Amino acid sequence: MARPREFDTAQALDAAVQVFREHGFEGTSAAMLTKRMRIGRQSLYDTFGDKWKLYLSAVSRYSALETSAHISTLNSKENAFEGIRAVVERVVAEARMPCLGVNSICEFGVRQAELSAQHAVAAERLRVPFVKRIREAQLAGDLTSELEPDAVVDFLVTTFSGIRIAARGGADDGKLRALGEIALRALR
Amino acid sequence: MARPREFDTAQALDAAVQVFREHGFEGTSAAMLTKRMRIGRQSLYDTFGDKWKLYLSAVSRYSALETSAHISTLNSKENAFEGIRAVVERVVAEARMPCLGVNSICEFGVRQAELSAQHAVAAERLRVPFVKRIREAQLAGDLTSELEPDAVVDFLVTTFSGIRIAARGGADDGKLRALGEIALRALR
DNA sequence: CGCGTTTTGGAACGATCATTCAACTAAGGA
DNA sequence: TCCTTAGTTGAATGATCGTTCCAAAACGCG
Repeated sequence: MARPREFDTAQALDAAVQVFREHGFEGTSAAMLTKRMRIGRQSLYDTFGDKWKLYLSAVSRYSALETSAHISTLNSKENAFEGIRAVVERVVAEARMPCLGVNSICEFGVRQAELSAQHAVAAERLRVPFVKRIREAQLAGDLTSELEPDAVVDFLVTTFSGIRIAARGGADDGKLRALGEIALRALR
Repeated sequence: MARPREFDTAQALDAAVQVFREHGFEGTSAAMLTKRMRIGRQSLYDTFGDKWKLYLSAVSRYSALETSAHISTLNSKENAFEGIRAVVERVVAEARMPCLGVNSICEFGVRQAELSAQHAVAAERLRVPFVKRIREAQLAGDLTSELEPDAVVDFLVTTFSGIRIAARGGADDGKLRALGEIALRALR
């Protein structure tokens, strides 16, 4: 064999995620990427193809990690409603950092099919366990049974986007927390 | 005197608003602007300064129009709660078109002071009449009195952002309408 | 008509962009 | 030591970017 990789691909990708989160696709240059990823220009192209492919990889990785984090938070509590509340609180706590999912939707809408497909995958992966816990909470009487679980998921996800936008716009933590509270209130 | 303006400044600015709504600041080129605004390259720079100044003007105009539309919809009904519902329905109906406010916050966060200042102005202008009608609806018993009117406004605005993101991500009208419904439900 | 002004568009500027080529260095295994 | 692969780096590509200069054309008014 020959010389081994000196950088960790996953680690470099994580760094790329950070840059794209903060500056979006158009607002990010190759120079910004190589600097933060701590790899050479050529290594970037060799390893990730081009800027767009790297962006797709970054969104994919971000979505996967974020979805996993949501799900494990959701299931971290015995009580279903408390699990749901924990997810809301997590979103509030992390809202200071821009969300790559929200950003990419804002930037490209549904113009890029590959991007939309990734969002759809992540949304679906999140929906299943969420619906399960919502049913659970409804049976326990902690959530109203007047609403379809699917509609509740949609509403929660929408609220998350809203909270993230509010945070990006400079809202303070108290306000974000209050927003989460009112959202939960809607589902009682 | 001499040769008069051949284009309407306000009209040209409206066209710029459309382009920026769809493609954001970074994603918009001067060529795209002059084409849609139907003015010469030089006229753009003579009239609006440069691309960034034009963007600020566009955001300003958009915010002013959007805020006015919100307020007049809010006051278009005798009943306060119906006025609030009308605003929600308006947001749902127009959500297919990207919101320049949401987009600019997504793209720049709070990095550009002039931009943040404009958002703050629009938010404040919207808040006053909203709080008034929320109080009204609370007194009429159509809205819960458990929540501070200010918190209710924040929640509604946040929901609007969320709905707009959902729409930009491809959600269908039925889903958007349902989101609005649940949001109103939270305030009862 | 011609003066003053506006609008337009071609040409060009320098900057930056993403991307590639090529030469060079570095490291492990044979 | 040599080969192979990985990595870095400088130079260069061609494109596009925002922006300015300039000259020609268009128009209203005296």
